[in-house]
Amino acid sequence: MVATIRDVAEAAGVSPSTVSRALTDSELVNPVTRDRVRRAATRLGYQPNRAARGLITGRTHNIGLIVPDLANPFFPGVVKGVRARAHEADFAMFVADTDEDEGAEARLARTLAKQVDGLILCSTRMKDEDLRALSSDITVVLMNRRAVDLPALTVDNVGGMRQAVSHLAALGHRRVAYIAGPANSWSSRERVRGLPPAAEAAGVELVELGDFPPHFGSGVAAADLALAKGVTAVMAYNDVVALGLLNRFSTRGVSVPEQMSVVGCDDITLSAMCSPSLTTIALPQKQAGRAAVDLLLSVLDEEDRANTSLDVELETQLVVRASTGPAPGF
Amino acid sequence: MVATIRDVAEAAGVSPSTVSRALTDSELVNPVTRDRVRRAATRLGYQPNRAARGLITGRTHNIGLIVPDLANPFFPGVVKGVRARAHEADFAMFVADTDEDEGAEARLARTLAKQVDGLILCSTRMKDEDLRALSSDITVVLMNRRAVDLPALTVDNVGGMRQAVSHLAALGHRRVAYIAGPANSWSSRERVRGLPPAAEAAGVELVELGDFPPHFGSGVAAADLALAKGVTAVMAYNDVVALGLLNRFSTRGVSVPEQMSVVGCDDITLSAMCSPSLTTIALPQKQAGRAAVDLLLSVLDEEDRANTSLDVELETQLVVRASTGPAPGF
DNA sequence: ACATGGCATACAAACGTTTGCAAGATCTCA
DNA sequence: TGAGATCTTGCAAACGTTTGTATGCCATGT
Repeated sequence: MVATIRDVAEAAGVSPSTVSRALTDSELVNPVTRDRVRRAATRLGYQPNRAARGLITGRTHNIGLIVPDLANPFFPGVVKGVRARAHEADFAMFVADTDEDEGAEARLARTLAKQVDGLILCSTRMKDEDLRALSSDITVVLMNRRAVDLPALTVDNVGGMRQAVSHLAALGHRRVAYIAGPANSWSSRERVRGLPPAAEAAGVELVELGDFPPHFGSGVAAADLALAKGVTAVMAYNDVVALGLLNRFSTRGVSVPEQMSVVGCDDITLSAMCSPSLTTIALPQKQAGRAAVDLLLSVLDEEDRANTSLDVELETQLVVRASTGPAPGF
Repeated sequence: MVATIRDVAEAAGVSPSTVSRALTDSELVNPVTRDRVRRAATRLGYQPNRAARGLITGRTHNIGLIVPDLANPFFPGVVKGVRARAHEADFAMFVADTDEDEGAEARLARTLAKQVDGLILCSTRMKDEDLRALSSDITVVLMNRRAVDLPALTVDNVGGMRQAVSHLAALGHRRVAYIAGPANSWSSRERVRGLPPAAEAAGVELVELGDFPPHFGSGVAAADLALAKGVTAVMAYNDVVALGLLNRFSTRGVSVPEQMSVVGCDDITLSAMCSPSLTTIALPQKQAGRAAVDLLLSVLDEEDRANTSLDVELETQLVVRASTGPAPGF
């Protein structure tokens, strides 16, 4: 049916092993033979059988990506980045989505582990000990999380928070609410951690509300709490929550940004499209996805392992749009 | 390192072939032996090596899913459905996203074809001849597209259009614009096809605008066209475009639904969250994903092939929200 | 008691690669 | 011209399964 290495060998008048070498180890084979083999291979449309190759090399040339919830628009961005970079490196990508279920996550990781060379866990909620156990079986790279000295790709959450707070301070806001994300989310904890010093430096009083699951409804609910606290600006754990805030403020007749400023986080596509458009801390989703793959690949390449930085942090950038404005009376 | 079938065989005091049969063909092996083998297998944490199995059976137990653009929130819904159902059937899922690039799509399909048992092409833009060629190499199931008698999972676009039009007619709208999607999209063509009879039956005059790429910006641009045409309601190819319409109408001071009604299509999560919330033709994304997997699996199971319906059509349902209201002066 | 048949299991080949080792060919230099 | 070194290639084993065929055993019926 489909051409095997034997067919190519026969067509080129050499042995299968020579074909194998001609197509990979190109140094070990005579240039003229190599070209002959390669021509034969393309003529027959030969493509190595990855299963057979994997069986002997122990590498599948697949990577796995696990994200909490594809319905959160942040993650498709990451998926796109991962896929693109993986494809360039001739890796295929499995993707799984855990519906924010911690147990499902560990099970999925186990299942995928057998079919991939490495796993990228994005915003994983897994416990440290489970991560440790998992990583003893399979190469793991974390995204948006730092734990048990695993290689990790993170973004500068603290810096982002600082930018957002000083932006609000510059607009005259003196009392700001923060809608915290899930307690088992590392990035949520990071953001909460970065906030007090930033607020202090900017002379802003902070009102923390939460935890909330990272959903639209959380924003809707939190909006009322924020209003009750008498703040003039609200920062949300992520854009989806911020959209919930906008929605509820609109319902309650609180005009944004005149009476209330709102800041999100992530810069999902929709943030630029809603009305008013959302000021947000932009995380480079695709770039992060690509970088995570780079990190994973370099870890897999044992040679590089020594001189690879196992901790990459990407910059964040505040994108100012229409949802933030001067504090009332400023 | 990891337990192989040999280890299990040794532990259970049988031959590897008996282990293999005990774990699958359970009928051919003595129940007491079978249990002994299975206990040994679980004790050693044995998991069959899929590459080795695939090498001999010719099946990878993987499926591939190709979608035009994960950034369009419709597709993550589909991905979730596909993944969930595939997982239940012990299949893993590769996913690729083509960034709406027709050429990339064919290449990706080729690449994936070698690693999967079957491919689900969602809303594919590929030409009929390319589809034919591809499907001669690999089992293909289409989603949101019907072509060259390939098994296909579709939704009742025409019925959805009819529901939407009669909803608008009932609200007194007599002149309605339709913002068409990409010309190379089958579902777009279907919707355009279903519209005239529906409009006629409802006594509504139709103004067709398009084609537009399925993006937010298209809606923004189309809003102005629609206003110039003097319609009182606009239907969009999909929700993302409809959100663009809402955005532009808001900018231009056209109030929705008082002065203009808007209907989308897909029912992406965000439709319920924006303001005003969007009336839309709901497509069952997850369910469609699951159904597509079922279809694929039944095609792969040659035994069923004869008595399987190769064409499944799912119902659509109009979800009325805040973006549609009585026509001005009705 | 012996042939017959069915059941349970083992043996071995096969899937399509990669790779260590060895052998043959060619070249270099004295 | 011959010995060694170098380059090129083939052979065969191995990866971890599945599966067709063969074998041994026991029970059954005569």
